[in-house]
Amino acid sequence: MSEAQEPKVNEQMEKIVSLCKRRGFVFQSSEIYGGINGFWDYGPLGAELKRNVKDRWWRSMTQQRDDVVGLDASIIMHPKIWEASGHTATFSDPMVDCLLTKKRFRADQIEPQSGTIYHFTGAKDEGNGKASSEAYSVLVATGKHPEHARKIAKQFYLGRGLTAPELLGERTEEEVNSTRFNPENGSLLTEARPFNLMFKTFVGPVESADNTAFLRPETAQAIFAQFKNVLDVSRQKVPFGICQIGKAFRNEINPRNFTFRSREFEQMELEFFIKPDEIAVKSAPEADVTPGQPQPNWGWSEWHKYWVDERIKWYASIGLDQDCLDFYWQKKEELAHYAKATVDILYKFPFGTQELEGIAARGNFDLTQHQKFSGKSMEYFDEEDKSRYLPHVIEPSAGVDRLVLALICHAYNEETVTDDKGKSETRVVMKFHPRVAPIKVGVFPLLKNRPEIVKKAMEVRDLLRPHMTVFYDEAGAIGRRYRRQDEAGTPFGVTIDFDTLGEKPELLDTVTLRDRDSMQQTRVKISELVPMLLEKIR
RNA sequence: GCGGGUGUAGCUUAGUGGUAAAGUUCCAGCCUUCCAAGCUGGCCAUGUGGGUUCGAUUCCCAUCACCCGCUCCA
Repeated sequence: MSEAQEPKVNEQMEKIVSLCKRRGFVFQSSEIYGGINGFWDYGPLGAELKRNVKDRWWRSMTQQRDDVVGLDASIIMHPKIWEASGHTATFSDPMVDCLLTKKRFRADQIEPQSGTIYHFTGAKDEGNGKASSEAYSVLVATGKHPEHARKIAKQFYLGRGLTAPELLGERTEEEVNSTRFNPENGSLLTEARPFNLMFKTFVGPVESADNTAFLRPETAQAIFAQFKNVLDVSRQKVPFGICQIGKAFRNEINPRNFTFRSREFEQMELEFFIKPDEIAVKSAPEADVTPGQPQPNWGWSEWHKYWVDERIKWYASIGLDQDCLDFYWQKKEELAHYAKATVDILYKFPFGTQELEGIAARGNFDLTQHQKFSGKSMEYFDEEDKSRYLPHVIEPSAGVDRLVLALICHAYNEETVTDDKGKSETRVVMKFHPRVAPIKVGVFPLLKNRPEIVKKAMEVRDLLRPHMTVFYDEAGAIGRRYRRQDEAGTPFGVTIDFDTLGEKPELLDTVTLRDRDSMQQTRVKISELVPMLLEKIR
């Protein structure tokens, strides 16, 4: 991104945030109390949009498949779950800051150093008479020049408001394998402070270490924990999947980019359990390969590719084509310890290309861990292959809120329209795919002071309402009503006029159907409206 | 968490140590035969808490939120 483009990028997001508030897509949480950092609410239109996204995901993931079933687990679970998953350990890393540069490090990742520590008790300033009694130390690695310590210390006191610091109380000390100093410049670090990325709470009215619990930082673990129960009741055979939509919570250090990184967010996750490669590959019958169709004996690599492909198709089905997405195959060294491969699906947001979904091949790490920590067998008995094993897993995991934000950014369009008199103005239009649009159709009587037209318009509204979200509006000029729906992203507008009532007999019981994107109008029979619109929103 | 910036109506902006202004949106009414028309009327604001002051939206301090950069990011 070039510097010249940056203001435009900010401007674009500001316009989007402003529209979100103006039209009721997204509000700041607790706004009347000044807001709360990292939390957002969905207004009327946002709630519909988000619901549509989740409904479509749920339908495509489980309702339209034989091999995936759903789960809706509790947010607070037994704390051992997070010990087994590794979150307790890795979500509470102690962090340290460099006192000079303010750079932050994970305390356990500081490389131990040996050398001479130079301690100072403070500094005074000959120029302006100021002084600092703050103690400070610098570690000079073995073999380095001692003057380096004084240089760093002077910089430190310069940062404390002194202009020409004279160092006080210098003394030295030999040190071996210390992790209290910044390896890059030798500066003293702050004391290690724990960073708890999991929200903590207490189960029951008494606060104690015994009843500490956590709000889940991801939905996936519930699926692994309930793997056996689901298997027992669903009559599924490996390969099969369990999917779930639900809230997760992370106490992010620094929420940013509108709703993109929030502390409370919703995930849509599938854990798809497959045979370990050694079983799948050995039993694969040669002739049983139908291109494009999932095969029970695929190895993890084929299943992983399959799910990447399925997910890309799904994004296209709600209006996010490949040209607005980016794909990133994580490199070996970037992979989480449990993952064999991960593909990120990214969207080109105005503030940068950012992840919407990760599709990970997780091996059998999670089931292994839960088997170990719970003492309960997580093994699956495969009748067909006559073997007992821990299934491996492919995990497509998507963030609902970031996807909704992507849809909003993608939909936002400004167009210059010119009217009959040659006057041009800007039209803001949210071009949501009709499948996710919050409101599917606006119904308008051309004039509200003609009771026959109003009555007919209400009939049309009632005809459409059982099938889709309808917004009825009779206030103001018709053009104004169209534009209002443009900003809401309503793909269709239906207007009832004098011809509907039979002013031209051949047009009796017809209406104008206005297309949001092209602003073109077509004459349609009322009786044809429902099937015609359903075809576009289904 | 650090540094910088910004907080006045739903939105965009004005302004002042002494009654807070406008456009737009929104609501109501009239009018109106297809793309933000017109007329009339109406609602709505100084982020929060302290301090200075006779009096603070204005000055000072703190705090909160948002934006940018760093940091962090399963």
